Amino acid sequence: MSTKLITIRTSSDYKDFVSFINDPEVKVLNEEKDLRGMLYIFNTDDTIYVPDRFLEKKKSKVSKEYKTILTDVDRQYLNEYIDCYDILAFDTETTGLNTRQDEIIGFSVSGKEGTGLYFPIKTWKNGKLVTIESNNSQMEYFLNKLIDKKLITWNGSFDVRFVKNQYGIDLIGSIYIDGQLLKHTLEEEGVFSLKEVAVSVQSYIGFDVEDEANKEQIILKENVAKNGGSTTKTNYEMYKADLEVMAPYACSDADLTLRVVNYYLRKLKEESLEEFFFVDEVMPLYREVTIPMELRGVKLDMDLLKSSKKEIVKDISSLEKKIKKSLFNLDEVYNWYCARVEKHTKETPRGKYGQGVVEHYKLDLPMTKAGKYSTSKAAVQKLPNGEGKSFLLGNVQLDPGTSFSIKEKIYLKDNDNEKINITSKTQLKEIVFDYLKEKPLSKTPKGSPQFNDDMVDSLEGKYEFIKHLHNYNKLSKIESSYINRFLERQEDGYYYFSYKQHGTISGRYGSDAQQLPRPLEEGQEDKVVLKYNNRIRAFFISEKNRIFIDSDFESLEPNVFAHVSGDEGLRNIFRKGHDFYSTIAIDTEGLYEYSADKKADNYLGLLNKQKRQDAKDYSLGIPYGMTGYALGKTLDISTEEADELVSGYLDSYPSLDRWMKDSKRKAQKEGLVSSEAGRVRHLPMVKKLYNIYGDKLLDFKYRRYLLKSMEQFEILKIYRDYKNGVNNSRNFQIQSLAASIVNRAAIAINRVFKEKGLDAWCCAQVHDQLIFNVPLSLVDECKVIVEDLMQNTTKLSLELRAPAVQSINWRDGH
DNA sequence: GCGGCCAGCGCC
DNA sequence: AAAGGGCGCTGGCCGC
Repeated sequence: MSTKLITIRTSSDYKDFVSFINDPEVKVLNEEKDLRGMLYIFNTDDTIYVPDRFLEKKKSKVSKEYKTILTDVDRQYLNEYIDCYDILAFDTETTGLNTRQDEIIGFSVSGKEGTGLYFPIKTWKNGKLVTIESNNSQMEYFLNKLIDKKLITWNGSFDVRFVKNQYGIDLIGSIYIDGQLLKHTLEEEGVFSLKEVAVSVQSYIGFDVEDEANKEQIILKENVAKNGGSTTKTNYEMYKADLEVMAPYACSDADLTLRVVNYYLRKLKEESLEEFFFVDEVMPLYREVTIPMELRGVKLDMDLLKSSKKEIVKDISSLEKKIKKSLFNLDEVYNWYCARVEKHTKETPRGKYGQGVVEHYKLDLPMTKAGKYSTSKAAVQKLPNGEGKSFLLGNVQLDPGTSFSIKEKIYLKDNDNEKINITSKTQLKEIVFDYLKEKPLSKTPKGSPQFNDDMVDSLEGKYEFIKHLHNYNKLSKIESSYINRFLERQEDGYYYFSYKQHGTISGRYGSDAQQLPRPLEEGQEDKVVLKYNNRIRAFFISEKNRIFIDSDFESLEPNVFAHVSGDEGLRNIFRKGHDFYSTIAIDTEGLYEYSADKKADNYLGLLNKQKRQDAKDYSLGIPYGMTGYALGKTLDISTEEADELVSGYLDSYPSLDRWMKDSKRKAQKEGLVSSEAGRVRHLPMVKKLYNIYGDKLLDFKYRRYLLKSMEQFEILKIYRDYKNGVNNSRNFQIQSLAASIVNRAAIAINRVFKEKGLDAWCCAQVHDQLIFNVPLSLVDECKVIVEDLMQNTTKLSLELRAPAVQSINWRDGH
């Protein structure tokens, strides 16, 4: 069998493709859209990739009745329109993305495909935002009408938070379907912007979205630009568009939302995911947990934040001085610097260098309008004779010493007066690898030598400057990623974390609250690092008369893993209350002289910490597809030794091995796997590639054989797709169920708080940890609720533990 | 100046 | 032959 694979990129490729599929000899067996927006057409012998834009678009005439509401008659019409439909797509237009500081300028609704009404309350006119009084006075009336409707939104958290902040009107509970989340439930990968999703399904929803959206975008941009607005990605001042331009845009967003949602609702039914979406998780989580968390924000300890900033700046600058001093004690570094200066500026009479020459020789030349010295021939010729003049006339070269000092001035001016930027990996890499001739320990995926923590640490004993670089890097990270971020983005002492419910494939949140450094113990890092690292979580504090309840699942992922794998050996570790990683280490390596009982005298975690640590590195890695090679790298042992760990591990837990095989089998046969909570991971490529090549695609001898008919990179691509998909089929089941357990606990707890009328809510989620904001007076009652529902909302074959503790900040509860 | 990409590092 | 999964943020770099 010969296999041919072509990627179609150009129109001539496309012509080839058309003649290919029109060839009567070619049979198109399977035509299905891949998640990356490519169409794969498989023939027994041939595979062709076709970018989506070449697909034939179904063009049909679509009636569009879009209307701008401005008069009394219009408002009456809007009133009746809203009465007419129980389910309405709803979208707001605003002056920006900050739901607290920017303002709503109008909203649009659509109850029926092809129709849409825009209700403007403000519009851009003659260079300023003008209020449309007759509409503005009716805004609350119409928003209140929407409370009883079932709203369909696209990223509705944004719209309803705007409405809540600006009008105090609560539409959160009215969101019936969020299109983004619906799409995510059915297609967990890929794009999530309304336009892009609509384009991806345009052949089903009835009109050429791509074409229209592009035209619309151009008109809108031109209009905004005409009105003096910015249209860059980071500052898109859409509100500066004329009403005639804004209105159809707003209407079409609502219309499009409705169409896309209608399309995906059919898929939801086909895949039997309605319960999961509407009842068990997605929409309840959105309304009851996600949006309220994003709405309320968390109070910051501004005093601590400010004093930390002051202190850390000092510590960083003192480290910086030490590093630079010891760096320039090395001749190699000075050589590097000289070469860098030389390279920085070209010795031309014009431009920066020419200007430098004028300054160096203090030549008396007139200034140009732009504030530069005029180096025109005429002006230069009037100068008294000298080296500078000769150079500017192109007659001589300057001597190297003079040239260098001119270049150095320019270089320093361009580089904040610093010879080296020690936050630049590029510069440090040149010094360490090219001038100090150190060998890199590893390479990046792109193949360049890596200058990371490991590399820094490996040179610590050898160079004075490296000693401080480790701490410098740690402190820089803390300052820029945490202290500065919270200082710059705080609003009245509050920080608003974002929680993207469609942010990950597994159903975890995509959030900026998930990376806050964990407190470290004495000795794990230098004192100065520890000081700041352990302070970050304490920046978040409770309000007056309130307190946090903090509950963290104990080893949630290992517990879920033991449950899902179905291995009684793994499950029993937790049932016995033994230490998970110690048990794995003992079973895998046959370390029977130790115990996994934390209270035993021969507890492994106490007597042989390293073995336990090793198990931490592979106990979940191996089931997720880690091989001996990668494990060897991680543990710094040979591939052979690591291979033994892999087989020792799998031999110890036979059901685990079976579960891994079963998971792969399911992906191969059905092209998808599901978590026990019901979330689906679509893996069509696994099924497809399995049907074509079989599991032997994992065998390098077979892949070598494929070289006869395929290019190396093509084989690599399908191999990676397949291998990655197989790993996903296992990882997903665990990660996703863990996410559902946390999500559902949050829903359940918020519900009980509400039912009991307690003024308490879930204010943050950090992976396996939920943090609740509760009144001080109710802390004991709330603690019982939290702990109970954390542990019991989702029942597994083993008991989950999630002790609830109280704390006045996000750190000290642990 | 913007925006995309890379590398690096923080978390589970 | 290639060699564990899922994220977000920052700074540097580079092309436009």
